[in-house]
Amino acid sequence: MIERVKGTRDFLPEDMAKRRWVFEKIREVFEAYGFKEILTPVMEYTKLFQLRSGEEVVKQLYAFKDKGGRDVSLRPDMTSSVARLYVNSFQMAPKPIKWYYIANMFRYEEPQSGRYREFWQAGVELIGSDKVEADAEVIALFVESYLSTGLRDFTVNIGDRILLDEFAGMLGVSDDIGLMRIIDKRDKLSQEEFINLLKEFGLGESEIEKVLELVEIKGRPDNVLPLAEELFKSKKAKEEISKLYKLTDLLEWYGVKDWIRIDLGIARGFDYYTSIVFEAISPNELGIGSIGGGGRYDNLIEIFGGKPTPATGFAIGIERLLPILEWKGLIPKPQTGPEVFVIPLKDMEKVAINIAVKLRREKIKTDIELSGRKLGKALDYANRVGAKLVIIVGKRDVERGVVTIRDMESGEQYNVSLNEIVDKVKNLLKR
RNA sequence: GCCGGGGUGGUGUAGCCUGGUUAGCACAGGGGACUGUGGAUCCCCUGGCCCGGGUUCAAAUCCCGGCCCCGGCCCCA
Repeated sequence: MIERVKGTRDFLPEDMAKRRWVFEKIREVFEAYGFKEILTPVMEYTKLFQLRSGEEVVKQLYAFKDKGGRDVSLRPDMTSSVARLYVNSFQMAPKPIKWYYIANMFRYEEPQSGRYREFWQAGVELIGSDKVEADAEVIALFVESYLSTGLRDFTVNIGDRILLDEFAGMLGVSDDIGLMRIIDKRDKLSQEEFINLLKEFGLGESEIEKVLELVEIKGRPDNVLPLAEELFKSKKAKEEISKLYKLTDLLEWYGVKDWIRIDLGIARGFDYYTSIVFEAISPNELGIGSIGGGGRYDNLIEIFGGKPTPATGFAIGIERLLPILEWKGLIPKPQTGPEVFVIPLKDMEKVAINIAVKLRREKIKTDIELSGRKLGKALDYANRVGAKLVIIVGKRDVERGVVTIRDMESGEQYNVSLNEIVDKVKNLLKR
């Protein structure tokens, strides 16, 4: 037997109904915020992604040679393709450019809970503004996207790469990424383990003190931004902190400040982020961490051969969000069965088809008995697949100009004349 | 990439440790009892040991490799 390719999944009708529900909620908000949908090819030249050297995703590329000998890779995220598209054709377009996408991504990793080799992201990119107003717009949309799915129990935690760099500088640490990795782990460790790790990294007493101070800068903006002002002395850091003040002020006016937390320990894995970074967390017992993330990447477009252009964006991981929504019971149970099931009895096939077509033209989900089951079995089947109504088309009725409509839930039956079927069905379906 | 645990009809499982009946059961699916009324009963049928190699008189069972699934590390969505 041929198995599925590792880390990929088949989506069945019920899965698709749930996924579509979530995508539609998110899409509506993206559109309301004035973002326009794009889609780029699922593969790019491998060297496009390799421009982001040093990043983990480059090691995880789903890469291969095509028949023409081209080195190509399936996209590990959308940002590279969007930046390429921008550099190719949109450098002269009016700014900012606001694009969104809902698409599948591929990373060659070992699958585990909440992680697949093919996964889907819904995300946005806002290109051409370095203003904190752009960050606010994007982060507000990020929050609103989750809210649109009915999720309330989550936070969007905001960090800042510039402050982390400044911090590493303050400590005289050259391996700032190494330091960030350790800082990133602090929640999984005890205070003691965390300190030991920092010692192993080569920090002295006073530096460790500072790190502990930094990781305390975590909570509601109003509470923790003053702490950041105390910790950081440099002009560059002060400027960045005032940006964070402005950002949270704007987010209050967007009406989403309740979900915002500052957490200066956030690094995020992508090296292309340059200043404000953020991720969404929703507490759960499913072992799912971040349910989405993003940030500002002001030099990626230049790396891809464009004029230096600031940009910011985020991606929501559907494989992370969906289980949480299901776990919280926020996804409406999809209706998988037909609304109406038409059963023709002996010699009544043509009349039945005629009825089914009329209902289908009204966009009523209608199935018709196709395998010649007898009435008893056909009703059995209708019941199994969850049909709401059954229309029995029998000679005896039709000769009197009627059919029998049976409500499968209540068991009630109605004799309905042939030209009133559509109305009666709509009525019974409460449409 | 590394480390654990797994893989028996469509689904859920028994059998595996300790090799030896025709691989058992339940549900689902198809047909019939039943030529116009289901969620009930009875009967019949379809259909399986992930793939390949090895050990053996004999492999679902033991060994090796591959594929896939579940979970952890790393990393991330």
